[in-house]
Amino acid sequence: MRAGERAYWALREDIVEWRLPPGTVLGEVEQAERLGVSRTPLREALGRLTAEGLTAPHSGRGVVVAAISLENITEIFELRSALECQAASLAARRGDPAVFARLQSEFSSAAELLGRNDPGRHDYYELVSRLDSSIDQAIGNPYLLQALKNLRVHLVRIRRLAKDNPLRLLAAATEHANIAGAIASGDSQLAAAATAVHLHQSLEHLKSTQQSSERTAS
Amino acid sequence: MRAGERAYWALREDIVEWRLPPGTVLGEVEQAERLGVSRTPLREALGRLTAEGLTAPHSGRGVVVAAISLENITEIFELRSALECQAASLAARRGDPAVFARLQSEFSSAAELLGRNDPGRHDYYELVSRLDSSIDQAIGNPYLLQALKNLRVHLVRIRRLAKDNPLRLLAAATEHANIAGAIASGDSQLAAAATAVHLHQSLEHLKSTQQSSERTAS
DNA sequence: GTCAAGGGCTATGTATACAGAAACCGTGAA
DNA sequence: TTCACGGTTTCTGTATACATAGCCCTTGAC
Repeated sequence: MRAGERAYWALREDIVEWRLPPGTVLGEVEQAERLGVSRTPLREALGRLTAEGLTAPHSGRGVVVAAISLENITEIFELRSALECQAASLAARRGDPAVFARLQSEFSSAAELLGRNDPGRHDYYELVSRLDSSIDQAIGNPYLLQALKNLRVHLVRIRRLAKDNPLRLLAAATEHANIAGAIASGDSQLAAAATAVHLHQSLEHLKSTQQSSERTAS
Repeated sequence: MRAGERAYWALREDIVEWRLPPGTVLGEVEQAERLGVSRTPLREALGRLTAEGLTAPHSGRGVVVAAISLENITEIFELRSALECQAASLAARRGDPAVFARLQSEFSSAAELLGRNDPGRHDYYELVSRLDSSIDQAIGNPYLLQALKNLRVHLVRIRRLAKDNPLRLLAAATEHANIAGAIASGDSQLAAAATAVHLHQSLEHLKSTQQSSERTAS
């Protein structure tokens, strides 16, 4: 792989996994040495990260890891619902019903999946990401797709802050099944509505965990 | 200004203004010499342009100016309506009513503006861009704002393909007045609806001019 | 003791040199 | 005539050297 590519993915991982917490100053020489590349490809990597909003210029000199916290959730979800409702709506019109009918049934039996002894919920999250990919394929709109990809970086970053509890995951599975079902039936309005419901519930859950962790901290 | 910055804006202008038509291969050495910078800042510029979708990697070697045509309009508008309806909706909730009430009245008297002898419709487009800016300020959501900015690059690029006729501009002014009015009244649903109407009409008009130019070409 | 000014230092921005890879062209054979 | 193979050439990717600009620390004066 190209050095610039390696540096980009390494830094991106480090930021998303919170090994480089928000506010960390990323010196070019320092990071270049750490990642074993020269400054040129490292600068390319920093440029891409800054374009994505993972890093931000630091008062004229250098870049810092962009701040993000649960306080940004509401703003992120305002963008997210706009994009994902549209995506679901388009998928309902253009997607292959069979694909989404199958996903619906898989989500309907997700209780069994969540019952397994799987601390990382690996199987479940894999199913969610299959739904996302299927929608991506179905919409067939490179502009919308790019906007979704840009958004997801930030979603992954805050996901690590959210402690998901089993009850919420079970409810989310039902919501996902509804979304898949709506798309399978070709009902674009319903697909958008089901997505809006799911995102609303997710946001409410996230905000409640935020409040409880604030109470714990104080 | 920094050399990389200059190269970026110069190339961006050249692409948006169709001086570098889609498919043009951008050799690093060639462009660096043309713009009077060295390859390092030029590569930074190309990287940013590629991230924005104005250029695209060219089968492993070099980058080309990204293809775009009226055929992409529908896809772009699918993203645009998602973002701008949400933006209008949020602006209705958070914007300063006085600002948008004033814009509404300005749009209501835009017939006079369009009657002037102004081939470029400069005053009118300035008014439209003031509405955009006001919405941008009102939404106060950096994530949504960034997505809108990314989108607008492509809109500017296809605007040069669209021949706007006086009748359409007059109708559009009314639609803009409706949007501003809905935001001023704080009605988020109505603001989204008015935006949806405006975008639908704009797209229909664009598609009809596309068809007529195809007939002319054949 | 505090603030301001100046010098040094470090980090960034840019240019350039070098290595490696991919495309192109020419030549040869089928 | 066409296809394949090899050499050449040009372009990209990377490293590094150099210049410049901003920051920090020190020193001096008030």
